[in-house]
Amino acid sequence: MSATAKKTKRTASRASRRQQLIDATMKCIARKGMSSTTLGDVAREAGLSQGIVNLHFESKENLLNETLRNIADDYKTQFNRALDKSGPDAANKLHALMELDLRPSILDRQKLAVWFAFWGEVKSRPRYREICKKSDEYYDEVVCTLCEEIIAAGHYKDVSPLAVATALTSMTNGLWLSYLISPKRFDRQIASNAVAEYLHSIFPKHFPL
Amino acid sequence: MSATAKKTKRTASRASRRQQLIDATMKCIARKGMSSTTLGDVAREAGLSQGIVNLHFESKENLLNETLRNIADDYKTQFNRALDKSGPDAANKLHALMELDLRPSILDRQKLAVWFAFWGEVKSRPRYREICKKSDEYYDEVVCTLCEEIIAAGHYKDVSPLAVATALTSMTNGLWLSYLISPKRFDRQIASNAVAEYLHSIFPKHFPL
DNA sequence: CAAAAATGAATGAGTATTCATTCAGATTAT
DNA sequence: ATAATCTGAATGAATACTCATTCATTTTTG
Repeated sequence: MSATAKKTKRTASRASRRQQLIDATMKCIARKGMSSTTLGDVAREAGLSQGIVNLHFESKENLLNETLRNIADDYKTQFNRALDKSGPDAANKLHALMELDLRPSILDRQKLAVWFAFWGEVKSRPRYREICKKSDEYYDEVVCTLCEEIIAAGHYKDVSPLAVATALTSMTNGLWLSYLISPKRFDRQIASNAVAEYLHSIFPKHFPL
Repeated sequence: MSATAKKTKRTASRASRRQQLIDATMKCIARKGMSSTTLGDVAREAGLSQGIVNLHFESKENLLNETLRNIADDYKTQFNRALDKSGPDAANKLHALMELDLRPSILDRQKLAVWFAFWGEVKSRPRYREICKKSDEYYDEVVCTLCEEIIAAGHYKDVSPLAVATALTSMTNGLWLSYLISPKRFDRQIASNAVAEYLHSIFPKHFPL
C-alpha cells in the first residue's frame, strides 16, 4: 500500500527523484546521443519541469557524473551477484562472468549506448576515466585471480593468467561494440561460442566443448 | 619545390584545406571531447578564421561525417597495406593484421579517442552507424576467410571460423578500450601475448609459441 | 501555517551560420 | 613587362538560436 502510494504523490523522495532523472538521462543519451541531450530533454523525458535537474543535481556535469556512477554500480551489482550465485569453483565462476556479459540485462542496446557515450569522452574527462578505471581494475583483478586458480588446479603450462584475463575482458567489450554497431548481424550464439571456444582452447580440462 | 610552396601560400587547394580542417577536428575531439568541440575551436586549432568550416563543409554535421569517413579510410589503407605486405600465407596475413592493431600508428590515444567519440554516438546517428558497419563487415569478412583457409590447411576440428574471427576482432577493439582508459597500466607486450596465446591455442600448428 | 518540492518564465553565456568585405594570386590588356 | 581586372579563398563581425542556470511564484506535504 505504501509502495503504491508513492505513485500518487506529486513530490517524491530525494533519492527516487534523482534515480528517475538518471533513468531519463540514460534514455536520452541512448536516443539522441550524449552531445545533443539537453537538460530540457531530460526533464521532458522524466515528465517534470525545466529547472528540475538543477534542483536535484546542481549542474549538468554533476548529473552526468552520477549517471556514469549509477551505470557502473549497476554492473558491479550484477557482477558480484553472478560470482556469489555460482558456487566456489573457479571455472564455474569464470563461466558465469562471461555469460553475464552476454545476458540481455547487460547486452542491451540502450545500456551499451550509454557506456559507449561515456567511453567516448573518457580521454577528455578525467572524472569519467577515474570511474571507469576503478571498475576495470576490479574486474581484471577478479578475473585474473580466477585464471590463476584454474591454471594451478589444471597444471596448465605456458599460460599467463594476466594475458588470459586481458583477452577475456577485451573480448566482451569488443563484442558489445559489434552488437551496438550491427545489432541485426550480431548473433548471441556465435558470440557465446567464440568465448566458449576460447576458454576450451586455453583450459581444455575445465571447459569441455 | 612546388610541394614546399604550398606552405607559403595563404590560400590552399580545396582538398588540402579540407584535410587540414579534418585534422584539426580530430585534435579537438581528442582534447576536448566530441560534445564540447565547437567550430570556433576547430578554426582556432587550424589557425584559420571563424567561418572557415562552413565555407568548406557547409555544416558541422558534414564536417563530422567527413572526419569519420577520413579516419575509417585511413584505417582501411593501413589494413590493406598490411595484407599486401605479408605474402600469400593465410597465417602470416592473420598475424600481420593482429599486430597492426597494436602498432603505434593505430594504438594511438588520439586516434582511439576519435574512434570512441564516434562509436559513442553510433546509436543515435544512423550515418555514423552506416560507415562503421560497412568497415566492420569488410574486416570480419577478410579475417573470417583467412580463418577458413587456416582451418582447411591444418585440418583443425571443432573450430568455427566465424567464432574465431568474432573473437579476434572483438579482442582488438576491447584492447583499444583498455588502452584508452588506462594507458599506464596497459602493456603492449601483454596485449600481444594475449593475442598470440589465443592464436596458438586455436591453431597450434600455424602459430607456435 | 511553515517548510519542502516543483514549476516555468526569464536570463545570459555561448555557438552555428551568414555575409559584406578584404586580399592574394591568376588572367588579361596595354 | 606592367598595370588593370578578375576570381574565389579567407576573414570576422553580426545574426539567430540553443541551452544551462536562476529564481520568483505556486503547489504539496506534514
